[in-house]
Amino acid sequence: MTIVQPALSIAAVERETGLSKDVLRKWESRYGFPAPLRDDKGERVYPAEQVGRLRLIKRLMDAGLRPARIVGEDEERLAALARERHVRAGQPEAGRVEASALEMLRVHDPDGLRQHLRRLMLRQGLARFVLDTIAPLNHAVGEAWARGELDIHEEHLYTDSVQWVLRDAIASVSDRQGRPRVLLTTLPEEPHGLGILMVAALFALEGAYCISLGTQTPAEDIARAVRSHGAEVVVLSFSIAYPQRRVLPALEELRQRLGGDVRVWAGGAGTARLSRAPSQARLLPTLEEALRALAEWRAERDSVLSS
Amino acid sequence: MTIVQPALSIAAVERETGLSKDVLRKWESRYGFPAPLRDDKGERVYPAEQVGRLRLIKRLMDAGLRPARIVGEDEERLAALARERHVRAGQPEAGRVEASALEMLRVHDPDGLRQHLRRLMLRQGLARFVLDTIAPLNHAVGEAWARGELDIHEEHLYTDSVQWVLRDAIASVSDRQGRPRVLLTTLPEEPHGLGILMVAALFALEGAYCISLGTQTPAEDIARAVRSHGAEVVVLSFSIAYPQRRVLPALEELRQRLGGDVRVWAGGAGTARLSRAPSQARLLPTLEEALRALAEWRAERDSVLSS
DNA sequence: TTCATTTATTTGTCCTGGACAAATATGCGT
DNA sequence: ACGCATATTTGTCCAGGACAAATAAATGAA
Repeated sequence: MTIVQPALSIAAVERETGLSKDVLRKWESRYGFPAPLRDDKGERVYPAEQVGRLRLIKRLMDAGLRPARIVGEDEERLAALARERHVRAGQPEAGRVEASALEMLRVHDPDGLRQHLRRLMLRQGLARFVLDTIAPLNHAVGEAWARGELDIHEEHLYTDSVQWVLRDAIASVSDRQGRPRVLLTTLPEEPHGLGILMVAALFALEGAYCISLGTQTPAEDIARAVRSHGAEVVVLSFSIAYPQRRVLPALEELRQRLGGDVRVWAGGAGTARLSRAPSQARLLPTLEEALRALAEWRAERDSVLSS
Repeated sequence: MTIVQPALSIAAVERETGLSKDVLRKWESRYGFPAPLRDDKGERVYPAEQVGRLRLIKRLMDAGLRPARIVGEDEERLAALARERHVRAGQPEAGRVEASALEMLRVHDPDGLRQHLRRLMLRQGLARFVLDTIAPLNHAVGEAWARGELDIHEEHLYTDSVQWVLRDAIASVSDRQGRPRVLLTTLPEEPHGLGILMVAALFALEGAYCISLGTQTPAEDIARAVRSHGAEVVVLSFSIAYPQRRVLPALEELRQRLGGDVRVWAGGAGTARLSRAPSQARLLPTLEEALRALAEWRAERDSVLSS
C-alpha cells in the first residue's frame, strides 16, 4: 500500500490550522511561506509538511512571537524557539500534582485521571482544588501543548476530565435561589470552556446561581439568554489564542445589546495583556479578582437596598 | 437610555450566521440581498434586521431550499415557508415525552429536565432510552429550533442535559478491554456532538471500548489519536448544517491519513442525503445501522481469527 | 541613562470583479 | 413516466490593491 502524502486545499488548511485564507495568501506573498503547489485548476495545494510547520508557527504566535520573525524560518529553528520559551516559563512550579496528572495524560488513562482529580478535590475542598490545583494544572497543560509535548487529543482528554469533575461538583452546590444570577459562556471564536467552569465552581460555592451556556454563544443569543434567565452578570472568557484585537470590540458589541444594568466581566489569559481597559466591562485577570468582583457586586447591592 | 441598533461587520455576520464572507458578498451582487450599509472606510455594515433574516434563510437552506428561491424574499414570505415546512414534517410523532421535555426547556428548568431524563433512562434501560427517547427528542428539538420556536441557548441547555445523562451512563458501562476500540468525534466545522454520544452509549452497551474526543478535531489529530489509542474504528457525525459538498472530500481526506485497516463510519443527518456513497467509508444513516455495522465488524473479525 | 512621545513598519482584514467546476434544474426523445 | 443531454445556479478560489490598528524604532526631554 502506497501512502499518499495528503495534500490539502486552502480551506482545509484554514480548518486545520486556524489561519484564515487571507492570512495564508498574504504570508505566501510577503514571506514566501507557505509555498503551496498548484493543482490543474490553478488552486493552492498544501503538502502535509508545510501544514505541520504552519501549526507550529501558529502555536508560537499564540505565545506572543511575531510573524516576521518566524514565518520564514525552517523547522529546526522553530523547534529551537519553542524550546527556549520552555525553559523561560516552565520551571518554577512544576509541582507533584501536575507531574502525575501529565503522566496519566501521556499514557492515555482517562479513568485514572478522573479518579485522581476527584480524589484531590475531596481532599482539598472545591475552592482550594480550583485555585491551587486546576488553575496551575491548566497552565502546565497549556505550556506542554505549546511546546508540542502534548497532542491536541490529549489536551482534549484533559479538558474533558476536568470538566466532568467540576460540573459534578457545581451541580451539587448549585442553588437556584442564589444571587447574583450569573451567566457564563464564551463567544463564537472561543472554544475553551475551562475558564468559565472554574469561575462557575467558585461562584456557586459563594452562593451565586450560575448558568453555564457552554462555549461559543453568539452575542445575540447571549443577550436573549440574559433576558430569559434574568441574569445580572455575564462572565466571558478569552483564552490566549483569541485574537487580541477582537477582544475589545467584542466586549463593546455585547454591551450594546445588553441593558445597562447587566454587568459584563471578562477573564482569561486573553484579557491579561490588553493595552487599555475596556470602557464598560470589568476585567478578571485572575480567579482571585473574580471573587473580589463578586464581593463588590454584593456590597454595592446591599448599599443600594439599605438606602 | 437609547438602544443603538447593533450593526455588524462582515466577519461578525459570518460568525453569527455561518455564511462565509464570500457567500455574503456574492449573494449581495447576485440577489441584491443582504444590502449592508457602508462605514467611513467603505466596509460593509450589516444592520441587525438583515442578520436576522440571514439566519432564517440559513435555516431554510439547511432544510433543503435553494438560495435563488429565498434570498430575495421578504421576512413575511420566509416565515410562511418555514411554517409550511412545519406542518409537513412536525406532526406525526409529537409524543408525550417530547412535549414534556420541550416544556421544561421553555421554562428554563435545567435541573428538572436532567432529572426527568435520568428517570426515563432508568425506567427504559439505556438502549431503549437512546433509541426511543433521545433520538426522536433530538429530532423534535431540531425541528422546533428550525421553526424558530427555540432560542439557541435553549438548545444548548438541552444538549447539555442529554450529554450529562448519557456520559454518566457511558462511564458506568465502559470497559477498557472491550473491542473494537472505537474513537468518536466530529470534524472542525461540526460542533454538534450528540450524535456520537448516542452511538457511544449504544456501542459501550455492546461491549465496545469507546473513546470520545469531543467535537471539532482536525483530521490530523484524529489520525494521531487513532495511533496512540490503537483504535480500530473511527465514528464521525455530520449534522444537517454541515455543508453537504464537503462531507465526501472530508471523508476521503481522513481516509488518506489512516492506515487501511482502520474503519471509518459516518453518521448523522448530514450523511442521509448524500448523492453517492463514499468509496472507503461506511454510512450510518440510522442508529440501528450503526449497531449492524458493529455486529458485522465482529463477525468479520471472528471469521478472520478462526481461519 | 531612562522615560515618554512621535514616526515607521508590520500585519490582519476587507475590497472588487472575474473564473471555474460541481450540483441542480430543465428540456427532450423515447 | 423515465433516462439522458444541455442550461443554470451556486459556492469557492484567485489576484492584487487599500487601509487602519498594532507594534517596533527613533527621537528628544528630564
